[in-house]
Amino acid sequence: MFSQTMEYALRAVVCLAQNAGKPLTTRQASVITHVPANYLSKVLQQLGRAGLIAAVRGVGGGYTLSQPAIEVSILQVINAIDPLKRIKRCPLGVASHGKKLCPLHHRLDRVLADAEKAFATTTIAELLADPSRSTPLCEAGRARHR
Amino acid sequence: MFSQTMEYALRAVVCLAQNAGKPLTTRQASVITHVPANYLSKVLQQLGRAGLIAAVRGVGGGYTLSQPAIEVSILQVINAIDPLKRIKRCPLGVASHGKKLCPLHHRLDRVLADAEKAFATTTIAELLADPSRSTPLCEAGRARHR
DNA sequence: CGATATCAAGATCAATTTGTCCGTTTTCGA
DNA sequence: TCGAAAACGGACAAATTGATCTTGATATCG
Repeated sequence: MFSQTMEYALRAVVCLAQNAGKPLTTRQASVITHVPANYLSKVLQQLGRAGLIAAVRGVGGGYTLSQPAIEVSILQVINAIDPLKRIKRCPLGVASHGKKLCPLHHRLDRVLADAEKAFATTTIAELLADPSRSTPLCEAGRARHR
Repeated sequence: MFSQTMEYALRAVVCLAQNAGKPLTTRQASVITHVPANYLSKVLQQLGRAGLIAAVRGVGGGYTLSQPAIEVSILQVINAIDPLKRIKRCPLGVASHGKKLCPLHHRLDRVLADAEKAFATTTIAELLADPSRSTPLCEAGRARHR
């Protein structure tokens, strides 16, 4: 239902949010998120072009979130990669309906609308802070202390 | 978010439900649903193997729903084609979490769960009966009287 | 400056999805 | 019994997505 690339993008953003401050290398992020490094590179580039993350080149470089995690919603990440496209008009050519979707597509779109809303109202910061669960990205235990 | 094939399958099932009683030819269904005939043929075969529709071969044959429309949910159609797969465990290899998903995947799965529920509780019959909208499959006006 | 680390971008490849074609089988009706 | 109408099935083509590789551009540090 959700694309692989989108799953990767979300992992990457969460991963960057966890390490706010210091930039993370593509390779480092790859290890943490279990995403193939070369492909992750492409995903990060997409996120960069969308303005969600910023790249720093050269030694000591890497990627960082370009906004604080509390200002980034899951939906923004999704839309940067693989925009959730609502059903705005009848998918069959017969555009004799104006705005009104037929019952089938109306219901499909309502599911999309609900998903969109859920994603729009969840920030990356919330994921990190959720006390009822363990750390995102499914690492071994709780957050590692250093 | 939903696959093309699934969209086609739903159109096809709705279309068969509208013509309950007489079997519909692949070609007839193709015209009504605006789905490429040859591809629709494959989709109908899948639905047939899943037991949702029944085929009658030979002259005067075609496809019919194998159950009354009120007993068929959207979810059944979806699952016959492209099963909505919930996130049951951490998609990263690190299976150190038992049941508990990390916050990210927990939220993704909740969206899936909501969608699943919405689909499970909507029957094809409901789509045909919805009084607030026009006929499914977006034909010109209201239901054609004959 | 020069060596190294890092992102950027293009080409390429593999897998999946979508779509087409065509021959075979089944069934009906004349 | 024959021919047409229909589903069935396999093979193939095209498009999209997922993934890899190579090369170039750019920044940092000594």
